[in-house]
Amino acid sequence: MEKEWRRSMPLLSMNIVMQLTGLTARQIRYYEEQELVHPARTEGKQRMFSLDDIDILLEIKDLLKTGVNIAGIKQIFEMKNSPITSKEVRQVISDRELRAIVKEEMHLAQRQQRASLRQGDLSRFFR
DNA sequence: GTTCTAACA
DNA sequence: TGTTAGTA
Repeated sequence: MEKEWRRSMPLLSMNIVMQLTGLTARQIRYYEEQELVHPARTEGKQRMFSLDDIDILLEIKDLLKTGVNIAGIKQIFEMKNSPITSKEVRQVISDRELRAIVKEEMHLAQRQQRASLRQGDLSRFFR
């Protein structure tokens, strides 16, 4: 569209992002290391985040709160832009619904007392 | 003074 | 994940 480039425009400093997300600098850098976010860099190597990065970081924070670990979050993000589910499924499953599915999956796994999202296993979604 | 990388009581 | 060290 026309607002696309605005959302991907890198102009937020580490300091701002920390306050906006409530995450520590350590966490934000770690998530970048895990390739969950990809902030741009200034000539002085300083990170410059975009609005899209903020959304992702908030999403990460929310999922962590739910009990999903980094491995699980990675898989969730992967299926969000998976070449297979991108066309049909992605349009039908909203972020809110996805979270509901994850939540339900956790409850189910908890009841069955077996490996779950807590271990980052989202294989059930790909069958 | 702040952010960055790398490393570890 | 916290925190510290040495830089830029």
